[in-house]
Amino acid sequence: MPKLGMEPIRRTALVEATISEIGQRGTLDVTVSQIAKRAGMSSALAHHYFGSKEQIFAAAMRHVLTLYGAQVKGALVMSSTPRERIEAIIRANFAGMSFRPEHIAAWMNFYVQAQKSDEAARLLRIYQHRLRSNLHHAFKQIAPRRADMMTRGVAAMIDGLYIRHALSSDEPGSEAAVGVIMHYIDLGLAEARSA
Amino acid sequence: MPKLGMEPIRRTALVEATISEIGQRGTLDVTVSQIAKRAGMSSALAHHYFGSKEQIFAAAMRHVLTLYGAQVKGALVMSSTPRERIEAIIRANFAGMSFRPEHIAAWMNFYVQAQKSDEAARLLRIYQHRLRSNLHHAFKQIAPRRADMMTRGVAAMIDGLYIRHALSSDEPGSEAAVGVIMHYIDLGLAEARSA
Amino acid sequence: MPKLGMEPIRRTALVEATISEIGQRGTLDVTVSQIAKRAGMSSALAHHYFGSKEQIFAAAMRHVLTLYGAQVKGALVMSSTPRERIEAIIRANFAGMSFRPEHIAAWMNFYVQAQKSDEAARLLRIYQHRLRSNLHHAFKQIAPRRADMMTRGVAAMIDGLYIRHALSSDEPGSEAAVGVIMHYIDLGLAEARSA
Amino acid sequence: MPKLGMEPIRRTALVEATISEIGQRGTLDVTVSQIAKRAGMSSALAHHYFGSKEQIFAAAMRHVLTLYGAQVKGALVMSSTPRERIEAIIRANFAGMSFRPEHIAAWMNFYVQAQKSDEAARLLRIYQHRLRSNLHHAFKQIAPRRADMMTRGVAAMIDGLYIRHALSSDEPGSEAAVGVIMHYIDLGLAEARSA
DNA sequence: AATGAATGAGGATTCATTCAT
DNA sequence: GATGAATGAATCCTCATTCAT
Repeated sequence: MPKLGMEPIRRTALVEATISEIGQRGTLDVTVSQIAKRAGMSSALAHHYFGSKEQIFAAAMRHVLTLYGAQVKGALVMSSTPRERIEAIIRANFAGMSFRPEHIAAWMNFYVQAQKSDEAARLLRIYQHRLRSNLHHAFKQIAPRRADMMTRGVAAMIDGLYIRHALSSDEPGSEAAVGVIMHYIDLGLAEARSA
Repeated sequence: MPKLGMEPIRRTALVEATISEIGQRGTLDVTVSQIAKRAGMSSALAHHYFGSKEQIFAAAMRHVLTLYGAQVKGALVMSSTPRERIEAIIRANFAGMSFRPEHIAAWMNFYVQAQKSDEAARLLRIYQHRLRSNLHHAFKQIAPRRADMMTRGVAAMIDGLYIRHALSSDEPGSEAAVGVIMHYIDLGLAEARSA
Repeated sequence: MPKLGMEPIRRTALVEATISEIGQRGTLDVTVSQIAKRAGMSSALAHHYFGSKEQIFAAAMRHVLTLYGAQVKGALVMSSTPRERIEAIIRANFAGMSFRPEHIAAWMNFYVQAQKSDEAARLLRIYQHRLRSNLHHAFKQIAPRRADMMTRGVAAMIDGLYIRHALSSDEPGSEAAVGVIMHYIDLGLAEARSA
Repeated sequence: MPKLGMEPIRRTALVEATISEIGQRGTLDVTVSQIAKRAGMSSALAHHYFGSKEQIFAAAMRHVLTLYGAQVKGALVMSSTPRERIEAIIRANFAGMSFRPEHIAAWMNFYVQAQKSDEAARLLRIYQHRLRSNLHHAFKQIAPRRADMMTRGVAAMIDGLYIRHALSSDEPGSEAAVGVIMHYIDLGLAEARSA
């Protein structure tokens, strides 16, 4: 009997290598060979397991989104009030794995790839929909008249700060980002209460 | 008899072709030949004038930023109060050339390229600095204690909304984007007044 | 307890899979994996039994020739006069397995392979020699002066009609092919009698 | 001004190199690099002019068919009676360029390729139709009742002898091939006269 | 006996870039 | 000033083949 069960190991290794490689180089202009080498195998094997470069990328993107989703889900468990839920969502975006430079870079590149690849666009839409849906649900409860607007504003702010972080090293860190957004949210909530 | 003064004409044509091509294809994966063809010349000539593909891209990026800067400047001329100035800056981002699909796509791709190219990163920093500086100056006058925070928040929101627009066709248009941001700003200004 | 006597079973399966695969795809551009898959085993096993792709092909070719030879032999049993023997040989070419599309395609490809592979060339020469020898022997008895010429002509006609059949679906079938050749033969025999 | 007019030269060189290379190697398994090298240029240039390997092959096939057609046409000019026309067609198949080993090998491979490539199949059909049509027209005049049968028989014999020639060096040459076919034809004509 | 795992050696194709005219 | 011509260096992908189990 041959060596067995390598497939999941190899696939995982390739996915992680893809993210690292994109993160380190700062481009989607990464070759299958580079990825495979980093994952400790030949490029032929990478093709054997994924079929094509595009599918390797898709898997990597799915992986990033899965991690992100898990992080959000985890954060939501701990929160009870709507405001806490909103904060949890925001913190999930700026904490842990998702905020590591490699992930940010990979993320940004996926953003761009979404302009070409249908699969990438689909995955991105899922992420956006989930984010908006979560935020909107919470805002509906505590700032009903501005729920749409605040949802849009917060989502945009998250993306904007996330991206800024990728570009300038002098950008304030995670805490500051959360602070800016929470300030905005609290202004919105105050308005709702006073209305 | 050699044609005189072809250089600026050719350079301009190439720069505009670059933006159009990136916009239409939705990638930086654009070949020099494609650009040159769209600009009505041979790829050899493109190299003759710019030396390398990277320099063509840099010039295109400079062009986009110049247009953007002009638009902001123009908008500022008409505004007198700090709030008007802030609104002018925001509207400049979501109006005219800068908000045309091609420019958005080109812009996003430049964003990504900034992770590799020093020149691109430099140009992007200039844009960001100018934007922040303008905003900050205005906020300092009408919401001094929150100036930093509001600047960061507004800048992020602009970028976030801008990018979202590039990805989903169902994203609300220019007016809605301005509305979301202005709502945020007015919340901030109200807070400043009440403090 | 190892399975005993698997070797002949596997070899046969591979040989038949080879013919089917070539026939279906219409090329010798068939991979070992495709063949092995169709034969219900791994490509590694195929190599284990045959050593190399070329040897798989050679075995397949031998198989086709063996079948063909058997068919001719069978047909000859029933014939007594020289003319009957000639007709039997011809009918054997256009009947049964040998005239099934897969076999025709495989055959044609072997023909081509004979230009590269010594083994293939050798096998093809055997086929040709046997065919000619059979025909010549019969013609010698009933059209002695034209035996060489008729042998050559009939052999060529067989090959030509066989190949034509592979290429155009509107080509008349087996019966018509035999009819054309027999007409030629009868003309030749008539000439011999009248001389 | 650049060097001009290389395109036709390069295209011709590539087409001829393709035929030679296929002829020499005896396969369609010829790489673009091999062809390009033989034609004295880089493989990149070959792609520049033809776009793809398949198009190089198609051009080569067209070339072979064109030469063949020219040869037939030339031969027909000299012939007045139907029998002369038939002989001219046959001789054209076994004379000159068309009967050179390289051309035969290339031809055979195209035959096989016709099983996959639509373009190849189309070209081959054209050849076959032309050949049959020419023969049939002539037979109609001098052996009307057997025109169909003789056309089929002669066409098959031509192909068969042609191919045989490619495979065995001891195969009799051009003259003998023509002799075999003409014998068949004369038998048919005699039958027609006596009927 | 049998196979999943693994890879080296290509092969088609693309492209930025250079050059001769 | 301008361009067709030309290529070297990649890049993705395939496949026969080998190996460890």
